[in-house]
Amino acid sequence: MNRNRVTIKDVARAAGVSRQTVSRAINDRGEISEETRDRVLSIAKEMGYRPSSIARGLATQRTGTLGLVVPDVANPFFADVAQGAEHAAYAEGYSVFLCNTNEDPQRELAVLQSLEEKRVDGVVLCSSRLEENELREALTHQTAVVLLNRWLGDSNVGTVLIDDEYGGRLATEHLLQTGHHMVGFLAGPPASRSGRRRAKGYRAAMIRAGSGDPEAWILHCIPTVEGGRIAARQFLTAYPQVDAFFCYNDLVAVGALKASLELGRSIPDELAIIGFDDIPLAALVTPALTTCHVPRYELGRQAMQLLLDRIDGCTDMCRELLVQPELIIRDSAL
Amino acid sequence: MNRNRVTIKDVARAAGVSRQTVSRAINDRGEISEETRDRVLSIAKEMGYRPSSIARGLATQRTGTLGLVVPDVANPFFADVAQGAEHAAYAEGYSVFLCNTNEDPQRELAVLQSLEEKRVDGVVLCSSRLEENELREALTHQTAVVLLNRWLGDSNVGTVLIDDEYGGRLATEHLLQTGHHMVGFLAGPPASRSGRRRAKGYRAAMIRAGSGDPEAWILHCIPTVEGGRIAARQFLTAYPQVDAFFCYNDLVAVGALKASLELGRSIPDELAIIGFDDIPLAALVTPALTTCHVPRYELGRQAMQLLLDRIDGCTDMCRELLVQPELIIRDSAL
DNA sequence: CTGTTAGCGCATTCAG
DNA sequence: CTGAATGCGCTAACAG
Repeated sequence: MNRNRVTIKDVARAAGVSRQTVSRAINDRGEISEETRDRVLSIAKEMGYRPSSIARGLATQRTGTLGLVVPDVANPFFADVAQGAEHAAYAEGYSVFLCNTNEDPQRELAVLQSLEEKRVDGVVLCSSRLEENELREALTHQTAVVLLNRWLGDSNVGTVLIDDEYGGRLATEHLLQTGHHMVGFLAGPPASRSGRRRAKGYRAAMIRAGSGDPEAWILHCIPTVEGGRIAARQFLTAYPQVDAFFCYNDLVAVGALKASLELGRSIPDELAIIGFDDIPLAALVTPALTTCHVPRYELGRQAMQLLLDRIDGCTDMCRELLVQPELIIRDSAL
Repeated sequence: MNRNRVTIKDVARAAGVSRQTVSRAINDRGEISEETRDRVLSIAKEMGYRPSSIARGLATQRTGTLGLVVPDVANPFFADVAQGAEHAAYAEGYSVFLCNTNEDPQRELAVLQSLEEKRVDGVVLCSSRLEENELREALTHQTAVVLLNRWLGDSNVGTVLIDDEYGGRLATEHLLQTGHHMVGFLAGPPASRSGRRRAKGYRAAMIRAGSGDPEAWILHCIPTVEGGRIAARQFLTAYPQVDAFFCYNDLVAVGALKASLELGRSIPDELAIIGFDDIPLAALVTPALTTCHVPRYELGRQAMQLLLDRIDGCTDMCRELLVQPELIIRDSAL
């Protein structure tokens, strides 16, 4: 392998035309007779000619490449996001650089700079760990940017967010409407923005249903199975009359499930439980978890689509997108 | 954002030196006084200069980019592989284009061609679906290639394979050594190369242990939970005396688990089961699955490392790598 | 419709 | 140690 690359010049010589004519043939933009185009094309094919996109990029100032920055592709959440983003990009003829940050802000900065040097036409940045002004600074030189799961004030960037508030409302209302009255919220870490947004939806639903003061029924916890177990146990002891839990995420919900069963509550009859995310585990536990499904592939697809729209000039209208979770009813809440 | 890019020329002018001197400063290759270098560098930084890797690529004929072709990033197997590959590449200063083929050979061809046009310095190709000669043809123009999970005769490509035969032997021997005599092999699809290699290891272990003719105890099946369930049920009916199953993969093993429990066999006491792959589900079922762990991250890392070695010229020695599975003992076989 | 001229931004000669 | 000329492979703008 690795013979000398055949260039546009070689093709031009072989076809007895100018380089420009070859260029016109491969880019197929009128301005050329059908006849010569076909002839040039067939010769090019025969010679195994592969137009160099880097030379083209240098000449046109557009590379046809995009950056996708995620904390960790091995995390199923971002793997699905990446999948959606990649599909959307590929459909428009773009290729994407996949970059892991490993949650490291320094590396995120490095990756962003490398993407700049590669002259990508745009970047989708997932869950940035950078501080507000650092992030703003890092993005100023970027051509086009869409932020996923992160909000940045005024900056002229696109944004795609999960509609956590809607999800919180959806789950809570469902519990309320299926005959539950005292719905506790196992809220995850206080620092979590999405947790706070979910709490907002929870509150709205509770107040609207007139179910008393919801504040007392919000209990923060570590967002793991064990954290959920501990919190639920605590909650059930403090308020034995609780008849439903809305949980920060599926891990917490599985923990709550465990605790409830340990304390002899039957699910979903005596106690209903709803999670958030719809991770694979949710369908596998017994009873299977009712949860708010977050459409991850869709999230990636929409973010990339938004980026492409913005690259194509529509930077004003297309600014912000909210992707809505969907309630998946399984066995832990009917 | 998106002001006019500052070029090497701008920096040169601002620093009152030639472009060449700037080039020497940023590439830091002796030939320049420490003083001017530092001065140029600081000016460059101040101006927010980002050397264009595409211009550099055009000049040097090396792009510092690599291709990673996988069927599907959302599949946890390839997500882990991608993670390993990306880390290895990043550690050497390379960036990687992530390409999904969706198991579609046509798209695989398209992706490979696009990578050529991008002048990547090399490609790691996972689980190619292309036919032998098509694949060979598609790779002839590629600069450097490592095949993962696919073998291609003479072609001058690197190869990383899972040592399936070793895994088959490992699992079978473990069953034999822990007091089981009649080990059935739920073999997956006859067309699977890895299945055939695992069967080879199984046979070797069985014959060496003098456990009768193993051929009759190899039963092919669809590689799903349901496929495993059906096959195991069939096997248990035909040979009630079977006391262990080695399974093509974890899905089949979970199916076998189900069937065995349905037929009233206690696991692992009356019947031991070993799977292959160590997918996340394996640890979650009850009883938890004993299985051959395939080091996916490591697979990706090694493949990328091999590619980098080959790019750096070592195309003779570094040719082929076998990555070994590891037995993870959980509850379905002790 | 086709060819010519002139860069894109950088690195690689070679002189000084 | 520094600078000037040249080319990487392609496209844009203009002529013909």
